[in-house]
Amino acid sequence: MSEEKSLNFIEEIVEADLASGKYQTILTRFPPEPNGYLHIGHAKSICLNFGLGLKYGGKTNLRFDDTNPTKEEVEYVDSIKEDVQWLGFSWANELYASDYFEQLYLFAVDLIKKELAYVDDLSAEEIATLKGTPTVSGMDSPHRTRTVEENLQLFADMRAGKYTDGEKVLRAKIDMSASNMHMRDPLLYRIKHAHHHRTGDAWCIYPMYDFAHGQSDSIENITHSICTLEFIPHRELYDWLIEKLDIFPSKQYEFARLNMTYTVMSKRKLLQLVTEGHVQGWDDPRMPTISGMRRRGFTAESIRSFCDKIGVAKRENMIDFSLLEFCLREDLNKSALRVMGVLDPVKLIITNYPEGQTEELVSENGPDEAYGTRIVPFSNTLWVERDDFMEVAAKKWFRLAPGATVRLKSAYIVRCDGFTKDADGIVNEIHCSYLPETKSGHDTSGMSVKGTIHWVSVEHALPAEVRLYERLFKAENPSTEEGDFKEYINEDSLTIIPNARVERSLARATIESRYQFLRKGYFCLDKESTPEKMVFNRTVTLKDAWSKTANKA
RNA sequence: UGGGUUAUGGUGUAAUGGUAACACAACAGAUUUUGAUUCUGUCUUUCUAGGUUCGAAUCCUAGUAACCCAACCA
Repeated sequence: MSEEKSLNFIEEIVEADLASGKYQTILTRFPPEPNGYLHIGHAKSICLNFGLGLKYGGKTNLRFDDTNPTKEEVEYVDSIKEDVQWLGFSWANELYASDYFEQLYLFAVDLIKKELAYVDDLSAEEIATLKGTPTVSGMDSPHRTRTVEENLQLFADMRAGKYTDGEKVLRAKIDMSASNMHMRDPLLYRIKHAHHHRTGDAWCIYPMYDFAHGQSDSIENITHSICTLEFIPHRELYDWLIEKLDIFPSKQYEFARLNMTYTVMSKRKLLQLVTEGHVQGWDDPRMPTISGMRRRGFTAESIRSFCDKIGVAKRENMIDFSLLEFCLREDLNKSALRVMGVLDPVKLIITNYPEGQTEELVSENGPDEAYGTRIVPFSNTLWVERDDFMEVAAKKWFRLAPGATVRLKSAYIVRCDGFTKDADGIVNEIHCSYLPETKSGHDTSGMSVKGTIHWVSVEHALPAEVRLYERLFKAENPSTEEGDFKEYINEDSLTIIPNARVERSLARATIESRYQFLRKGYFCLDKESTPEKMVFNRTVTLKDAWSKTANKA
């Protein structure tokens, strides 16, 4: 009955650990540093970590890895919490690495007492030099042999603020000739006289990632600590510290981070796009951030479905943006309300329809009957899409052109009799005659036409601003192209249509609602929308078979 | 020229010594009052070379390629 879906390699590990009795229950964690907004790559990690907790009856913590006060802000903490919740996940505990600063300090003291850590006076440059290179062994620092007592005093003095930034560091005493560079006496603590967003000025020494992350995992009894591939070299140190400290043995597992075509995924690059004004903010609808995608109209369900489909493995990958669009359309098709909106309006006049007459026509709201119907007003003067008309019909053209017949969605079949142009030669009126016996739902004509187009009544339509988006970059992988990634920014990624016309039912549109503007795509209200001026974002277009046909001709 | 990780269609992901499959993409066709949706079909795959085996994507050997590691970032 239930379809067997194969497990990813992490689920296999979890199932084995559960089956062997190694753990009765699992505990995972999502550990962002609050130094930026979450993006679709984080969504993969969130779905993995929280998904594991859900699937195996375990729990998942949200832990902020806030050990670098100069880069972190509460603004980011707040946005991260909002994004995780919006994605549909609940954490067992909201935790901060900074909550463990005192405990971490005691761990460090423990290492010193075990002669496994020492205070070094060397400068950053000197330490780097003595570290050697991957092919050349490193050399011991002259301070490596300090006594336990001396180290204890010096470390206490570091904490007490007796030294300036960079004057001293605490290092693990491991092996300066290790083939793994991370084992060449890695830094554990550095001095930073900086204000921390949570601990304020209580501390002037801060633990490094390697001395905070694994220890925090251990303190929380995290069973499976899942991170991305670039942390593989850290695992040896992760295990070493846990072993020497003799604390709960959390285990680290690594998977390949998400890469996607036509965008960038590093916080550094995203931050640059924001600060240099290439986009309007972290939640710009073109950004691959969760907040940007949310504003653009993505549903949480579509993002979860995407994360499920891309799988989890250790191989470098580059996912087609089209898979994300597929997941989006798949979800929106099921749930979006159907409405009519004309993006680039041109007048269509029905010459044989009584001037001033209005009919209330019935149109379906959604993909199935459960969505019900609504009334759309019809009259002799309509707005239709400019690109639904051709002065001379192309091959296989099913829409308006002189002599051609089309159905007006939920209304009548009309025949195009002619058109007029303004002084600049732009078509400004399309003249048609309607066939009264073809009224939608009451069609007795037996006629069938190939094309159906959307419309709104000029008298009844509402004006709206519509924003159309295209991919942010012109290159599939801007990060690996020649030169700077910003050279590949698509300058035409935003098109603003100031004066589109939408059907009047949209006056009741809410920010949560998702709409399909018939034949034009999925849309949602933007946060900048006001009752005086509606603003819609196009989330994604509909698949468009005609444009392919047209391009081939 | 050190260490680590990974190689399966155009892109992802499965197959855990026994018929290489699923999804996306692409391409055809059917249905359609959205050129949407839905439905049907087509296309294309095990990095290379040896070996073990009745049988290899999977095991062995040797290559090759890509990515990661020398931040007082995470």
